[in-house]
Amino acid sequence: MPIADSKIRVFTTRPDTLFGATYMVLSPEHKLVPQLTTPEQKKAIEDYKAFAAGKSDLERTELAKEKTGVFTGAYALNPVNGAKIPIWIADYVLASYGTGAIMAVPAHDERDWEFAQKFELPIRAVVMPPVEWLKKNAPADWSHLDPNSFTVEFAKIPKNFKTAFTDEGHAINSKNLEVSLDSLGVTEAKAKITAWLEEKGLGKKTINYKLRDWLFSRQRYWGEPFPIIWKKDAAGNLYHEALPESSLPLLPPSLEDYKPTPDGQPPLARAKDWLNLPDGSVRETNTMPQWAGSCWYYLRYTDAKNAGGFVGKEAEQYWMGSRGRQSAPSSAPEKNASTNVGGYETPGVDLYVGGTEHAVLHLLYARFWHKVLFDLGYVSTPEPFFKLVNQGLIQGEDGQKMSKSRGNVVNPDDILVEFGADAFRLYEMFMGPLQDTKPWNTKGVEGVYRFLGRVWRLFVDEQSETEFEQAETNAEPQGRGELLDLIKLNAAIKDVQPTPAQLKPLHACIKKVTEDLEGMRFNTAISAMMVSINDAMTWETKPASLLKTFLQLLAPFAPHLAEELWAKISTIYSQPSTSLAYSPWPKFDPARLIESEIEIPVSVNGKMRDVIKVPADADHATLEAIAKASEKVKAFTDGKVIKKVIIVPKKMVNIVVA
RNA sequence: GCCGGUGUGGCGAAAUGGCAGACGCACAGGACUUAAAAUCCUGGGACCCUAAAAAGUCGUGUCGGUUCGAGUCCGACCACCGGCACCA
Repeated sequence: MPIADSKIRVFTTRPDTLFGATYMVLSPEHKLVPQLTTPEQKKAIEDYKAFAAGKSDLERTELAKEKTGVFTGAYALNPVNGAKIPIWIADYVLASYGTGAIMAVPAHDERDWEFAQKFELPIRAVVMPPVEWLKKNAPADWSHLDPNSFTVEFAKIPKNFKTAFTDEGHAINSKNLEVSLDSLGVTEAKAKITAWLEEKGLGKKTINYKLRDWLFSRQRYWGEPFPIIWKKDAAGNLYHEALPESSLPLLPPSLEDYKPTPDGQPPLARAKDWLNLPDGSVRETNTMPQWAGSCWYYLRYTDAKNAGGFVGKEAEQYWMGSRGRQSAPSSAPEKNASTNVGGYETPGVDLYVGGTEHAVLHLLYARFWHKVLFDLGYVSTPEPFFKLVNQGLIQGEDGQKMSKSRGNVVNPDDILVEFGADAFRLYEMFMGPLQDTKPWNTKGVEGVYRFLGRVWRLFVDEQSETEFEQAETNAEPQGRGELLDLIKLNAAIKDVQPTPAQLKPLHACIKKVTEDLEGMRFNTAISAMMVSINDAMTWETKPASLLKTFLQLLAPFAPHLAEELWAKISTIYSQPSTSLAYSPWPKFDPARLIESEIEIPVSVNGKMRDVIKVPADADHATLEAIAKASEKVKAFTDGKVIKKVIIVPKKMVNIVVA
């Protein structure tokens, strides 16, 4: 029974359980495995390594519930008590995390517990659980025993209990001649054993950083080629080298065929001229995945034509925030202190909108790149994005996440062809709050499409539209665009002063849409516009100025239709109009929104009983008198003692009776 | 397992602690039409009573609390969705 004469380094967050380590596990890829394996175990170990290597990542994680592993035949010594413990390999230990080796404490780690139970390895208790845990996890047939005896049982034979105890408790069975952890809590025990190990030179306190392993290469054509070449040293070993800056940017070769080669090389290997360099070195043929570009395009966009670098200093400082957009007009509204970071207003990209499933990873890596560039001095701020909004996932019509395998994918192209970009865009905004997950419903698109149809009919003369449609059917395709001029403005639209009754709802709508846009409440902004349009349909005379304002509100939601109708309605005026896109956003006049008479609810004991019409500025006494005079209210108050009357002007009256 | 989110009509949803269900979908009835499509009008939470209504009762995942008053605030729980995950 050989005992390993080398040291095996392990990483743990629970050094306090070191006395409970009853075996060790190395990942199958660990480099000490070959030298540790005994001749008798060699075959089994090699078979297992092949088995583990053949598993995909998916199989190793999601599917691999059942623990597997093989004994190396070797033993290690536990530094705290000299115990001889077997060394196994198992794929539940990942080569890429920590040192790729663990000390297994089955009594206090669920994975180790499962493994120890399966392979009948010893289990040693070193942390005492609370009595409630012991009761809950004791074997069912112990119910007649005194729960106080469970403490003794757990300390002796923890394997009888149902599972590992992984929470905090006080240490037991944890002492040697020099150090004792017994009765200490987890935190104290960790500190004490760490100090002892460091003093003895047996271990070291450390911080372990983790960044998810990201496979940064693809065997596809579409992607940026790596500016890396491969060379051979004197012994014939391959090594790689970065291309000099003068050879950048490296462009992909043009290919006739974008498929991988018959012998399994990536597509770039087809471009022999590009691949092989005169000095005998060979280019890397993998390409970078889409992330590679999307992680920094926001920087490139600030200086897209710069041939000398990925972004110029001036442009970077202006757009990404180290200068704080000082050229902005001083009349710009002041932002409150919380939006002022490092002395700059909204530095970098003002707003990042993305769903969590995409943004969690993309945002993580884009920020990582940005921080690397910041540390290297190429960008001037440590963070690229000022504000994040996670928009909700759009599910399939069945309420499930869209996926090809479920067959519930909605293709945007089909929707665009049938309803147009405006309706598609409008529907996505109308579905519900931006941040919420919600199912797609094509019937809903029809709904907003009908709304846009009503907007259209509000503006155009239906007779002329019929003529247009007939002319279009007979016309040559290329001449159809000009026929649009056949469509005349609705005769009810006139260059007249709007009435106060028309202006009030309009200004309410401007207010609502303006505020909802600011808060990204697109769904309620759209419903406010629907209300306005439904109202305007009933007007006999439609003032042109008012309809123009409405188009300005609609433009961010349905830009194509709004711009088209803007041009059409401008024909009512003598001078030609400029594009709607350049017109200033309308302002609402609070004076237009003042009501003289309002309706407020009256309740008795908190239950609504009547609605009364009162002057908007009615005082407490007036409100109380009107409320008490209501016949419907009287039915509930007559013959009862009024204990209290609560009055909130402009809101409600509540009468409390005994 | 850890982190985050969401629960309101048949459906998507709305509602500074103050009239629950705006707006839209679906559905039903009607108008226009030879007919259909499109369009327009009307009606829809449940229960109870009624010829029909009015009035009344209940109702925002469950249980409890605060309040004159709770979808909204507080506490506990349940369910569903998303992200991450043998990370020692």
